Amino acid sequence: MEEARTKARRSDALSKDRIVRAAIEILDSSGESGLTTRSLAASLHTGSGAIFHHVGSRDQLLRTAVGGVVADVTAGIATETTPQESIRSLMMGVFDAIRAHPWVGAQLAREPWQAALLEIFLEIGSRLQTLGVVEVDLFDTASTLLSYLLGVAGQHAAGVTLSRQTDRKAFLSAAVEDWLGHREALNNPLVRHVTRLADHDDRAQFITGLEIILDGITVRSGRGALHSPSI
Amino acid sequence: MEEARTKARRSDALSKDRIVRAAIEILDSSGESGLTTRSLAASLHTGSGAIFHHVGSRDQLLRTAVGGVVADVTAGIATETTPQESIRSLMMGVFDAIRAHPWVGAQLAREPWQAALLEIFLEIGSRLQTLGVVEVDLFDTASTLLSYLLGVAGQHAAGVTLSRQTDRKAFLSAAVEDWLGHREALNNPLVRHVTRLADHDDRAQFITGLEIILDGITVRSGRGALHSPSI
DNA sequence: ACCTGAACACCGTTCAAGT
DNA sequence: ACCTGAACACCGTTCAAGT
Repeated sequence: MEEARTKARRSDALSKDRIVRAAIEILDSSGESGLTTRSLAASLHTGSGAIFHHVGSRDQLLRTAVGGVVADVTAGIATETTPQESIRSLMMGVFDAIRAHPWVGAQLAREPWQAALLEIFLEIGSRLQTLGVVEVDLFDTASTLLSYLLGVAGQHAAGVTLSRQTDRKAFLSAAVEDWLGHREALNNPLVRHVTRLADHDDRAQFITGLEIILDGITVRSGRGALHSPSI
Repeated sequence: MEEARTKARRSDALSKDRIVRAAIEILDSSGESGLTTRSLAASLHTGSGAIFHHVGSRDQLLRTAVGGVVADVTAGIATETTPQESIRSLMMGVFDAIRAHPWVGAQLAREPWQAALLEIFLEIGSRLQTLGVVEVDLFDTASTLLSYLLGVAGQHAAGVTLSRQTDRKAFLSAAVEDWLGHREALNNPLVRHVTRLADHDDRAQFITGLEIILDGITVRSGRGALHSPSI
């Protein structure tokens, strides 16, 4: 008779890791509102209480899931390139992760003090240092990049939520028309571009903003006067 | 006998406006989670169902409240100054409104397509135009500023939520120590500044970031090459 | 030790019933 | 027309009870 020390290790044994993976699957397919204790328990073929036995709360589960996704980004940092390229790849990495998992963007915008984000903050900061930003300005400069990233993250998450509910283009057109109703803004050339909100290239737009900020950083650090007003 | 055409106009008559004002009061004092149908009904001395008779849904109520706060900002735009000053006062106006009402920041980060924000977007865009930004770049440039604003907004809202729950400084110190645990980062000068997260000057930091972006915009528009990479 | 699922304390929203 | 508040369909979380 075989020695029975396998201890009934069923292939579907519950674990924190398995719960997190199942949660990410639901989040990707159904969004954050789709992840409920009950839907998660059902997908794992278990009782709702079992989840709390492995993860403390729904919030902690969400944090763990976000941390995992962001950790994958920081793990793949190429350190051999220039500081600018490092910052670009770091920022783009998080951006692309958010595109793949929009709920990550919403969560990061909501809880920016997450350990994963702190790591990105510090990585960016060290690159800025070798870029020539003086030490006193490091904090505010890195914060600027991170704020921009989080702003875009939240907007992207919102955009996905929006398109999940209604037709995105129709919604935004209606919003613009509503706005035009109580304003004389046909002479505003921006209005003609606003509909681009519906079908523009998110990624290219993100890069443009990133380049603007990087330009601002280099011109200010070169000038050596980060705190004086521009112009 | 007096003619009875006053139609029993009690001073505490319910109206959409009165509901929104009461909601703002609760949001300011107790945060977004403090605003429930029941708490709002109680503060108005009415039944929970009465609110839905006037405002449709909780989300719509929140949107209306945010719209009102932001509208106050756009209403006070000084148009006689330089474009840069206009943009600064616009950005600072929203920032200060968010400081006064942190829940506005959370809501704007969550639903950035709100009519109020679209107005700010267009106002900024027209200022950028007179600043010399070419028409094709207007959209992405205005978006950059708005993304930054929304990122800061979300972070500020999160920070307030955080300090409501636990001691902010202790929490962040613990987060940094936790991070230091699995990293050799004592040679990172940024770490020494990270604790500034706890008690730094939000407003000055926001301004610094704003100036960085404005510098980036001017240098790029002057160079006339907004889409080429920097350096 | 791990899992179950009924029960609890909420939540937004609805709606028959009142005035 | 406006308001009431019980009722409904959820939600996250707990916990006695099972294995």
